[in-house]
Amino acid sequence: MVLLDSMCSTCSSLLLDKMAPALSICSCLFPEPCTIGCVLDLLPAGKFGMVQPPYHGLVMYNDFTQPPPAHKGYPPVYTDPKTGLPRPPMYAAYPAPPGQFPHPLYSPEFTSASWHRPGYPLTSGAFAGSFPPSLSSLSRYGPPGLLSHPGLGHPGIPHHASLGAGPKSELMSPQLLSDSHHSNSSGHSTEPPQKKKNHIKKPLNAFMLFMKEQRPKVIAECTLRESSAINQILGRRWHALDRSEQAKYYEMARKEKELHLQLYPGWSARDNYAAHQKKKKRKKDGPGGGGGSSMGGAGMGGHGGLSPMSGVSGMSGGGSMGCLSMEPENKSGECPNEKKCRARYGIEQQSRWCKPCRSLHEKSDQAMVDTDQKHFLLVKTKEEVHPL
DNA sequence: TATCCTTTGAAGGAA
DNA sequence: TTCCTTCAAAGGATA
Repeated sequence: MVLLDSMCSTCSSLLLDKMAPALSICSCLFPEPCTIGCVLDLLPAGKFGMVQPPYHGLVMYNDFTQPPPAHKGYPPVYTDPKTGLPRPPMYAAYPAPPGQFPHPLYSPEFTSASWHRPGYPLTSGAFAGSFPPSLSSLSRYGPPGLLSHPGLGHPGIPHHASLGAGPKSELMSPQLLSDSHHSNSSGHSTEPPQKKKNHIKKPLNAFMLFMKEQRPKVIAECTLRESSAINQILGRRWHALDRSEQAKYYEMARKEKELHLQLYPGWSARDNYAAHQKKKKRKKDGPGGGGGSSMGGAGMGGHGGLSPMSGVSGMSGGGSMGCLSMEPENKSGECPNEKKCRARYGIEQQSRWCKPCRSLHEKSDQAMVDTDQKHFLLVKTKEEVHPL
C-alpha cells in the first residue's frame, strides 16, 4: 500500500507520494474521512485484482492514456462491510477515452502548488465594469442564459429566494410571498405559513451557488447523504477549481446580489439576524471552555479555522490553517494581541508573525509531518508484512 | 422539534 | 481598518 501523487476524484485530496500508480482505492467514502489525502492500495504494475479490506472505496484507474486493462479482476468488486453483499464501485472513474480526464480536477495542470494557492482574490467588485450598471430590465428568472455558464445546467436559474430551492427554502419573492397562502392552501407547499413571513434570505454567494450545483453530483458519485461530509468534499473541490472556474460563480453571485438588491432594496443582512436569534444555542467552544469567541463558532475569520474536522480532514486546508495561538492547550503561545497573525499577514510573511504564532505554526507543521511519517511507517510496515 | 454539523463568502457591527 | 459573528444551502444526526 502506498500513497500516490494523485488526487481523489471524490474528495479532491491530494495524495502524497509518487509511485506510478496503476490502480488506486480511495478511502474517502469510509466512515473515517481522509486524513492525509487518500489511502490507496497499489497493486503490482500491470496487475489488477482485489484490494484488501478495509478499503472498499472508489476505484480510480490512474493512467487515462491507456485503455482499461483486460483483466477479470478489474474493476474489482467490493463487499459491503455492512451487508456482506458485493457492491459496485461508487464512482465511475474508470478510464476515460485517451486524452480525456474524467474529472476536471484530474488534469495535468493541477499540481500541489495550485492546491495551495491562496483563496480567490476577487472581491464582489472584481467584476465591476463587466456588466451594465442596471439590470432593472432583467426578469428574476431570465432571460434564459443570464445566469448560465457552461458548467451550470440551469440557465436563468430561478432565484433560490424566490422559488424555494429545497426543504429549507423559505424566502419568497414579494409576489410569491403574497401568494404563499394560496399555495399553502392548495397543498403546494408544506411549509408552515408563519415560517415564510417576511423572511428574505441572503443572496447566495459564489460558494453557495457552487455547492448548489455540485451537491447532486457529489451525492451521485459518493452515495453520501450527510451534508457535513458532502460540504467538506465541496469545499475541497472549490479550492481545487481553476480561478476561471471560480470566477463564473463569483460572477453569478454578483448578479444574484444585484437582483436581490433590486427586489429588496431596503433589505439588510442584519434583518435576518434577529429572525434566527433562537438558533445557535452555543457554537462549541474550545475544550478549554469559555475560551472566548475567538475560538468558538465561526471564529478564525469565520472559516477554515480549527474546525472539529480540521484534525481529520488533513490536507483540506484544515491542519495548520488559522491562528493556532488560540489552541487552549497552548500556555506560552497565546497570541498577545489576539490578532491572528496568519490571517493577518498570510503564510508568506511569517517573519511578521508574533513569536507565539510562529512557533505554534512550526509545531503544527511538525505535527503534520509526524502524522505523515507515522502513516508512511505504517504503510511501509504493511508492505513488509505483505510484500507486493 | 430545533439545532448541530460542515463548507466559503458576504455583510454588518464592534473594537 | 481589522476582526468577529451570523447567515446563506443541505440533510442526516443528535439533544
